[in-house]
Amino acid sequence: MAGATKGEKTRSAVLGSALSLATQVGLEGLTIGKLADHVGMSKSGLFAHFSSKENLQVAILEEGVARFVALVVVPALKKARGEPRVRALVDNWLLWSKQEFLPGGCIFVVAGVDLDDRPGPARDRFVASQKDWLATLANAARIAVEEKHFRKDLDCEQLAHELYSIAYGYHYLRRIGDPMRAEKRARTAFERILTDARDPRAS
Amino acid sequence: MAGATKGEKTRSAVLGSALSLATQVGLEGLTIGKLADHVGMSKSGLFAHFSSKENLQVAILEEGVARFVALVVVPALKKARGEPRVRALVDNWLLWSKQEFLPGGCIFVVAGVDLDDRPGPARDRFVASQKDWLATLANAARIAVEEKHFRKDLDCEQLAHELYSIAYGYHYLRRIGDPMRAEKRARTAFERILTDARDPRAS
DNA sequence: TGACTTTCCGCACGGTCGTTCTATTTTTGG
DNA sequence: CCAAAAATAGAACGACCGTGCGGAAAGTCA
Repeated sequence: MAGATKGEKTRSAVLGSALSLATQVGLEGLTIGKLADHVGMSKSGLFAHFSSKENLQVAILEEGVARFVALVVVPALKKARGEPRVRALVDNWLLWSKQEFLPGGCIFVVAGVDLDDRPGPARDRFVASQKDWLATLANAARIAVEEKHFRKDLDCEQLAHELYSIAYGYHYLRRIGDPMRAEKRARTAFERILTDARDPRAS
Repeated sequence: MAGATKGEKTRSAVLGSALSLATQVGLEGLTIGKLADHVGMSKSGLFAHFSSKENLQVAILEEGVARFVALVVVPALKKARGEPRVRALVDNWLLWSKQEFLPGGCIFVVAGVDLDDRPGPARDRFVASQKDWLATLANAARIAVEEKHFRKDLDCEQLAHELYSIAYGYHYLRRIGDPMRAEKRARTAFERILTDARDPRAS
């Protein structure tokens, strides 16, 4: 942040607000006028930083990825290889959706829906980020197998898919019923998945 | 459909197109002009059927609920009480997202995101529908416990939440990677949940 | 400090949005 | 078949959209 030109600082601040706003109104529902009001700038002054709405959307996704990596992935990499690291990823993930700068919940859940049938760079960026994340999860599981924390015949990608589903379901269920209960149920589900990964079923 | 007045027939046809379109562009992204073009009507002629965009959104959700009940719930109720019925619900659910009239996938996944931070009748209708569906799932599980297909100490609401999450995750994962593989993984996950519901773990 | 560059604002554009009004056409029931 | 009712079309509205342009303001560096 130090040694940054004025424009870079502004752009970064704008992106922070844009990220928050986008979680509430969607990447498509986010308008440049509203965003400009929100940060106290003129529409055209803000626009100049991104040249097009599509670029703004991509930039928002990149901001989201950067924060996700910083808050979820990096701290987990400091944990011991194997199950502890997998658990850290999951725990940080649950924290992630509750960040104050994501008032509408996980940005990727939102992006996934309203970029779904809109091919283009923004959608490409989203898909890439999710593939990355799934790979990260699967890889952490693979390490846990190496470390003999998880059973040898574990399907690591299946595990990643199930964790992913529970987290995405959590995002929806939080808002349908009681958020606390939803989190508890998500944790229970995660626990069951990890238990199953540890030892094979007795059947 | 027989004995219906002209207006009712038109309204119903419009809702069919609206439902399809909404899965692709969202409930918020769906515009009356585009919808009118799509069904070959004038904007104002179509608008007269709903009086407001909000009413249109609610009507779309109701159309979605009606079709979901007809395609997923009703056929399952014809199956034997207990696990067969739970399985039918799950199987029909996976079929649901692939219906040709839902080109953008499950309407409720879409609605959940873009009604999220928009209080009002449409959001209320959505939340109610999802609570209903969760209750239906939990209830089917409860019957399976009665029938001794599932273990006595099963947390039926936890089961409903997990099935729900897997299905919602499936919606996202379908579009990120290979849809066939995603479906296979969803089925595997469902299977594991049902297996766990049947007998307690050996641990 | 002064020249130069970057950043930002005001304004305007063509277009589309949801909505309303007034006609006109079509359907309906006696 | 005719009148009442319902359904649809057309034009217009104010608001807001994304985007471009020209100049004012602020920042940067010698």
